Amino acid sequence: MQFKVAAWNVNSLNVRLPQVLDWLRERQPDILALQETKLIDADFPTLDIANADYQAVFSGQKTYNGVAILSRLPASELVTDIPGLKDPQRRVLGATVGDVRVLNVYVPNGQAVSSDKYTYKLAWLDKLAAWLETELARYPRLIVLGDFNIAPEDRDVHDPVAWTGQVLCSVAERTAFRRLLDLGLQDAFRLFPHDEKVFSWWDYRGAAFRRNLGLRIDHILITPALAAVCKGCEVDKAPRQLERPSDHAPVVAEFNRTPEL
DNA sequence: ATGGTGGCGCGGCCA
Repeated sequence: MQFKVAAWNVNSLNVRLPQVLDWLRERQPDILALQETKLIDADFPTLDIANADYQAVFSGQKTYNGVAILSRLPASELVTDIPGLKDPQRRVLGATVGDVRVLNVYVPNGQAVSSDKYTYKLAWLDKLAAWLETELARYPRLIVLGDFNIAPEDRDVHDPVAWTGQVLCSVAERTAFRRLLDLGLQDAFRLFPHDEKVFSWWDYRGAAFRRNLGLRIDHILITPALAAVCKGCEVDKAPRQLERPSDHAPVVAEFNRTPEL
């Protein structure tokens, strides 16, 4: 018996709902964390999700951002803000599902190095790290997943030379990402061998997906207790090949189910 | 090529 957890930036749940419902039916994840739902909570398609046999919790806003957690089991202990961070942008959702703690994050994009948004991104990551420290102390089975908008290493970039120092790849962003790992998390994807040039995001422009000009910026970070039972972590490129796709593909991690304590 | 594509929503922002 295994359980399966996934993260997918859908770039508008309104547009992508049919793809999400198809994907739930085909892949049967136990937990799916969505980013960029771009929906106010009153418009969340709770009924469609329920008809697919999933529960949904969400924190959304009009036009931008928005996160949700779809799960087989009910979610409790919801948190919709990083403690101490006053932010109208709906970018985090914490929930307890079964015997795991889930933190769904949509890290700010940062736009360009030295922009105001880049400064906001680094400050946001700083607050996230402080929050993770307290969550890690509380929950030995913690999953932090979502769109981190950071390619952690050169091997996560299709053209590392061209991207050197650019937003999503800058030293300060990579240092911030490394700091999250150093708190006691592991990148599930890197627990396993993979082909070269596996990415999770491809620009809509310039036929980037067809040419595999992408970045790996969507991640599933897990505590040692979960790493010990993690059986695999992959990017599912199939939804990116559909008509009218998100610019991101889902990242999926599978775990052996351990006896509940 | 200071571009390109897509979502939101109808001009311009954001990614």
